[in-house]
Amino acid sequence: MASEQVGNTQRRAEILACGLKVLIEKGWRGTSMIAVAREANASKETLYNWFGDKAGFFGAMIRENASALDRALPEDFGAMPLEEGLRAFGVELLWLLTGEASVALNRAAIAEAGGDPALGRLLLAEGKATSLPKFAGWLGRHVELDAPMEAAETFVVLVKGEAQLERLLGATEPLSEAEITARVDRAVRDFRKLYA
Amino acid sequence: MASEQVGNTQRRAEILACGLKVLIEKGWRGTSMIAVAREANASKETLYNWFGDKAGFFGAMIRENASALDRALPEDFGAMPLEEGLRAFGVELLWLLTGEASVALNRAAIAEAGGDPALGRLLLAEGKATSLPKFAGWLGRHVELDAPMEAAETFVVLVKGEAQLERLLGATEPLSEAEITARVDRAVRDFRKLYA
DNA sequence: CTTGAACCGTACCAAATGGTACGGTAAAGT
DNA sequence: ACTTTACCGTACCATTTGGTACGGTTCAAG
Repeated sequence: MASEQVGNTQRRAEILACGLKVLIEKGWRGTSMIAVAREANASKETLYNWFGDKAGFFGAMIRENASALDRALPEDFGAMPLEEGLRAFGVELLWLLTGEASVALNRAAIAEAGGDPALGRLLLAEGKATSLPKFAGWLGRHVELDAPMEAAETFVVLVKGEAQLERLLGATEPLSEAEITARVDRAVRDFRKLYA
Repeated sequence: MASEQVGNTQRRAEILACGLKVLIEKGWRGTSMIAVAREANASKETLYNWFGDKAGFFGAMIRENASALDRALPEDFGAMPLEEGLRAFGVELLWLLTGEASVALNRAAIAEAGGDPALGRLLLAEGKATSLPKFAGWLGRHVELDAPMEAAETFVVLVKGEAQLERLLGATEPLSEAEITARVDRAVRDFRKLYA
């Protein structure tokens, strides 16, 4: 039932990438297993053999894209001063969360939330698993805080604003660079005011 | 195509309520027109005659539940002092946004966001259409603000935090009263610090 | 060269869905 | 009493989906 560890790890990643592509293009409803198989020049049977299930396939996609924020953070993030670090983290976060991939994955998880809450939990957990504690830790080294995680969440929330929800609802287009920096600037300003 | 103004407005509301009930219980995927019809002791044909379409039916449900926040606000809200008003608004907002009905409607709109963005836009627009400007106006009368709407959104975001998204993803249960007041307390404190 | 595993493509199945058509009935209007 | 309107329930249709089965092909191991 669980993940069949298949030798060809590259092919596996390729298929998952194709899955994400289909998911972005046709939405969760339009993402049938056959559509994924066609996109990847694979067979349905292989998909089922490798991932067991449509939910399993989706879970694999989530895991594959989980560490995206972590990967996006600049190498020297840990050494950045407060203002610069906040900006860097905020920009990457907002860029990621309002991007096509994240939006598509979140939509899918939400669409399926009625049946299998595990997927939503997985997305949420894997999404912030490494990056958020890292950010909170970094934050704790720059500001005196009782509850670094709480402060970190406040910053995240200030950065996101309603932008993520609006994207999920399909009410807005992906953010421009200008919009992103504008939002982040405001969030950084507010955050510094809160934790001065 | 559009809304057939049918005489029996009460029956209409009843059917929409049944639709919401099914939506809450079985999720958007499980909400087939036939399921709604059975729940309401109505016929599929009537549903299609009145609402034209599954999307049309869903749009009607959104409109029916749009003014919920407005209705929930206490009558004397406009006259409340700052602290009390913030608390009252925050509690009602959070209570509503993490409640079963709002979560189910938002899930449905998000699930369908790939195909018909109009529904997501509708939900977003109708949701804050009256309550948010009202709140922003009230806010402007209590604090000196350059951009009342911006401040209002900041408060909303501080209140919601990640709670709404976590609910949408099915990762958390509905909030307890204690959790709600805790979140609101924090949001009020932060907000006052920002706009002191 | 032989063997066997992995995998592609197609065909297939049962179940469910959106949407339409129709017969029957109850009530309201005339 | 007659007609018309509104509506319920059922049957129906085409399409799609998740999931399975199978024959044919590639390719590496022995």
